[in-house]
Amino acid sequence: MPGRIQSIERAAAILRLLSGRSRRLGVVEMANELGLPKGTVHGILRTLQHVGFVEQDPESGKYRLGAALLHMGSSYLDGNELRTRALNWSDSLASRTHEEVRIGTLHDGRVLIVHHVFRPDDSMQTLDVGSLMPIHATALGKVLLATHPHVAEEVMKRELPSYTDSTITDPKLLRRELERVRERGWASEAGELQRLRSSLAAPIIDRTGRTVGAMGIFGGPERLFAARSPRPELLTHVREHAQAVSRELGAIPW
Amino acid sequence: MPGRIQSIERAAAILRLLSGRSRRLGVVEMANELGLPKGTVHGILRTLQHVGFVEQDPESGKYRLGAALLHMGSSYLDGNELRTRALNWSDSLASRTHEEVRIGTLHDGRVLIVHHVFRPDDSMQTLDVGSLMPIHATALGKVLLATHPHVAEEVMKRELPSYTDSTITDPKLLRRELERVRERGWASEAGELQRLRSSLAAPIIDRTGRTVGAMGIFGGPERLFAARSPRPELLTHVREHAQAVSRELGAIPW
DNA sequence: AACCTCGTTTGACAATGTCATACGCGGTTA
DNA sequence: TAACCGCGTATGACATTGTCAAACGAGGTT
Repeated sequence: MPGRIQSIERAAAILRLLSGRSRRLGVVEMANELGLPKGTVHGILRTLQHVGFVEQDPESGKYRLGAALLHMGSSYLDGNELRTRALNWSDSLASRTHEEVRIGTLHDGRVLIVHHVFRPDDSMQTLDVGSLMPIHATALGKVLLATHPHVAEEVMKRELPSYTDSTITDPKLLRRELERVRERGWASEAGELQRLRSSLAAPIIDRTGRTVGAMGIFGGPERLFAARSPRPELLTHVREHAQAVSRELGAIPW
Repeated sequence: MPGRIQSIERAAAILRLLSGRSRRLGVVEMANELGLPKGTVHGILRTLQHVGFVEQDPESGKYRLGAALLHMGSSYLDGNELRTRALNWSDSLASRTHEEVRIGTLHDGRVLIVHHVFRPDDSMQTLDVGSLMPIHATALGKVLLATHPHVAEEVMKRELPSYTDSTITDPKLLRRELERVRERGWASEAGELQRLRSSLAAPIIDRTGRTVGAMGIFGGPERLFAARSPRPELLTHVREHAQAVSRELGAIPW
């Protein structure tokens, strides 16, 4: 795959930087971080500002992401087939299980949430469509890792961050866990990301047989588990709903 | 303001194009639309794909927006002060009025929705954070236009699209309406976007005195209006909540 | 089997972005 | 008050870089 366009790659790097840090960043700050002359960074920022991808704080002169990105992000969602097909089924799953539902897809070694349904009759939750969840500490992530072994190996090359004392941080243990996920066709997690939260998930498969996402429920371990293993009726709901979405995507009914 | 970087502007134009059309687009299609050689467009797309801003459909070879944009969009929201400060107040407004709440800001001559709270106990609505609403057919938009006269003139240069037979399409009438909005400090709309929907909105002001957004409720005209004018208690709630957000943003309490 | 159309590659050319240097401003220090 | 940072911004010469016409090759259609 031959040459990429340098200035666009740099612009993307700047946007990624701004997206990572939540606070506003200055020109020199970014220039140092990226190892570029500040003049260059400034020129790129000027252009990005003109197209609405970044905004400049009039007082401090520092930069942050721009509103155009929000609209593009939502346009992405509109065109995302996985999410579109899953809309009805995720509502159904939420009301059947009385739990919060999320649909995630693999992005950059993490789980990108493309849809999120609140737990019924439980408002005051914050929607986290667009956020990235850790891949080795969520059931969604385990499903995705189990079906993408090369990504799994890539992820395990880096240190696996620990979130609670239940988080799987040993690659050997994780590999074994993923093996189990592959065998059973579903994944679970209890308190591995937050002590009092857990999740169950199953794969969503498209017409080519590839796992393009995962669908799962989130809730307190006392509700999702019984005697250390997932409650069978919840598991069935999750698996059947994920299958339903897969069927909508054209997967061969299995 | 001197030179912008051509390739980045072109990349942005491509993304905007993809964001506008919901279906996938091909290289030649975009090249024609933008008046560029297809080789050039392809090179930009290759780079955008590499950074995750576009994805290519493996079967058709056509392009669509990429997942990275979704995450950046949500990062924008995290850093958006207007939205952050408004979170609690919009929940409060929704439960007080029992109506759907939206917060919007000016973007590109339209209203960009940065926050959206469903009508309490009424699920199955689709969240439209990130979507763009027409500016002259919503109360949110009227508030923003009334406080940004130059934008109003810009918008009125183009034909004002009609959505129902109540939509204000005559610039003269719209100017008079905006005058009223300025005087009263709030805006209303009944059936101007959809026949059986209406909205009330008030401005959100920051520490510099600029109107940085608008907050409003949406609901059936029979609930929001009585005898052709907005129900006073709803109006009061909207105005007071918008003021509360303004105060959080550091506006001088008035 | 000839012929589209589309996505992709190529390579020479010069337009274009790069980057060191300089500028001007605000804040801080001596 | 004046010297001095540090910042965001402007400038301009240079050669790196992106551009674009033309050609390629794979699908599909005629």
